[in-house]
Amino acid sequence: MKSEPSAYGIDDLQREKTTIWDGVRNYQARNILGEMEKGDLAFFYHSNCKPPAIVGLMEVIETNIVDPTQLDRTSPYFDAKATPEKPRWHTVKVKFTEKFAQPLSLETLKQTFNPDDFLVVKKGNRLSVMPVNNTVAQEILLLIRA
DNA sequence: GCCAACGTTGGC
DNA sequence: GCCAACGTTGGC
Repeated sequence: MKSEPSAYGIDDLQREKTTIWDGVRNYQARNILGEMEKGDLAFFYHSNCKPPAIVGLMEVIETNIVDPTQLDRTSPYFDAKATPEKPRWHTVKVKFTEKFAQPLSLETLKQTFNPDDFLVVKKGNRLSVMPVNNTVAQEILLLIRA
């Protein structure tokens, strides 16, 4: 799950302990959020920064949450087409689990994984939420613990 | 339903 | 700041 650290980074999550992952306005990403289950683990990825990297781990603690920002006129994520009766955007609540001592940079990820196995290193992929298969996830954790 | 124009993401 | 690679919008 991506976020720009200037907007909301791993340190913010560590301080707040939990957060609703709001602001996702891409249907494909929303659908992936919709498939998440309580107890799922997710990597926190810092995008649009130097260096882009996986910086920590989170746990999904609540699913199928109506993203409140879609109904908030003052929010940059306000969606005029959404109503309380028919919201368009759902998301999850996550809990801080871990901030990695060493971020795992995109450069390293590219050197380690095949684009066909890991969407994050696939060219042109701008999704802010992406599935990670179990094999890749385990290898990432091994790299982190090494 | 097509597609040009436009907007956004995000690495570099 | 640039620009490739998307996604969305809206006229037709």
